[in-house]
Amino acid sequence: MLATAPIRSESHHAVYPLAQSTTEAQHTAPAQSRCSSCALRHVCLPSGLSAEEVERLDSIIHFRRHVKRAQALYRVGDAFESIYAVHYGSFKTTVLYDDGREQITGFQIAGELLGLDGISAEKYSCDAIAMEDSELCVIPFQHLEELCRQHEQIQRHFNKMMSGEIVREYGLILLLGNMRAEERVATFLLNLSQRLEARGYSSSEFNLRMTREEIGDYLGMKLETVSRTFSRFQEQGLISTHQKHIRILDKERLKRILAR
Amino acid sequence: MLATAPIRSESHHAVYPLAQSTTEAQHTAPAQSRCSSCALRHVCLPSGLSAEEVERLDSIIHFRRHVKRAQALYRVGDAFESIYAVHYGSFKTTVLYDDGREQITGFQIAGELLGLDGISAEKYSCDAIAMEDSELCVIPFQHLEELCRQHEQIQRHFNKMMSGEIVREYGLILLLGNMRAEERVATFLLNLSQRLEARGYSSSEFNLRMTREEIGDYLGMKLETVSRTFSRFQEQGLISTHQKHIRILDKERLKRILAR
DNA sequence: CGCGCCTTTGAAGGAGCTCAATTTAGGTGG
DNA sequence: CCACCTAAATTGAGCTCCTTCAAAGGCGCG
Repeated sequence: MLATAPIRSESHHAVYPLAQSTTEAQHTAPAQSRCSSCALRHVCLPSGLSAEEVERLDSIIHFRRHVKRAQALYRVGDAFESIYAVHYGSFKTTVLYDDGREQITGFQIAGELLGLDGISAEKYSCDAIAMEDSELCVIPFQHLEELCRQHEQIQRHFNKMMSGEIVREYGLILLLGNMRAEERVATFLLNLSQRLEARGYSSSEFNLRMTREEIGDYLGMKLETVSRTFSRFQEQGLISTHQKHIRILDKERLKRILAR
Repeated sequence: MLATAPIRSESHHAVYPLAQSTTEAQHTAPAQSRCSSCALRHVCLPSGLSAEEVERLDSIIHFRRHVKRAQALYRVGDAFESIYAVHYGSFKTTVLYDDGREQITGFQIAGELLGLDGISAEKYSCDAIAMEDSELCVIPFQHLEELCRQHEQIQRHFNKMMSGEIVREYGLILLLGNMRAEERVATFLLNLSQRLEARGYSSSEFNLRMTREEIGDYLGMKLETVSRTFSRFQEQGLISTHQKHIRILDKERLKRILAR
């Protein structure tokens, strides 16, 4: 059984569980549910839109697409037609540098968008790979553009999401250009914690989807350095780790690593 | 006299000249010329639009804004109302990290856009600082959105520019996360060279607007390392430098530094 | 149970940083 | 026009943080 997001806010947040996977091929199927009743509507594309506007959005989202763990949703150069919203599961987006060096530009979890990079050249400019069996809502871009022309609020909202992606990247650029290893890892943990919390999961205890190597490929450091940094945080009582299981023990002190 | 862009393509390209500056305050004035007759129209917002569409674009651009060297076009937190196109001059966009560390997220020259980061929160999320006395076309965002609702091609084009910014940042993320010093500097020089060439300037000889420190703040390295890398390239006969004057002597070998 | 993948940890090495001194260029005012 | 001043650039020497290389242990899965 695949995990679905427990978006409800309760005093006892659910722990973001471990990823699981099966081995069938990916496929596309009619969307069974709608944005208006989706648990993710407050963190996903519909957030901030009126009931009527969400209705309109619903009207252009006809399909869901399954992607199995380690398979690509799209690859560099694939023709751009749709953007995607993660319904459940998680992805990484990567750009490759000459030899084998891989830079991960982002990890996307439920409620987050994929594919905005494809608009400019009408081809995707990175690879989007599922980190676990996942499902996405398919948003045909032509239809979305049409909708934006008709609905000022949807247009405004979509522009904000695009711009938000630019600003998010500023944060990564700042991290890669200026932070030392401990700052990078602390930033990563706090950011993930905050995003999980917004989705109704515990902010202090969760399971990572990605390996140490993938964290390193995102943060611009080697997997050994990631592992050493986790160990050092653990010695200092900031976190406790058990493979992919992370518990944040002292969030304030973790934040102070940045504020120095 | 301030430099204007010699956009014409000739066999002898003009050398991107040194920056000059006066010391009066910045101000805004009615736009004297229009996109349709602007030398930059093929590299700026209007590129790829029909004559009629450029006409429409013109109809919402009423003002130019002057910004003196070292002054801010906008700062983090300023209310967002407009995006800007550089008419002449050049800018840097910077984000600050706690203490004094500064990360430059981009250098913008004539024909390039500024302010897209402000859409998401309706506040600018970086500082935009003039590197020389500059002038910008003011594009009121509400009007642009309206135009996008009426003109499919303009909408599509603007979406492409936003997405293009996302892709451009991927490039910087890749550079910061994976490249060594020599690769970073070579990438920087080749990129600038290519952008100047697209504007009708020489691709092999130009004057930098920025100090070694600013280059370092952009490339995630210290000014001394930038300087040393320039010196090494010079010893190897790849470039020649004289303060801010750069001549690229062997572009192919410079490219090969990346392709390793 | 054994194999592969992931993670952890150690030891040595190196790329880039820090600190410091010197040179150069451009701007200012006598 | 020249002396002076300041900002920018260059270069050297030593150090540091992260990488590289290597080995061993843990966990999940067939």
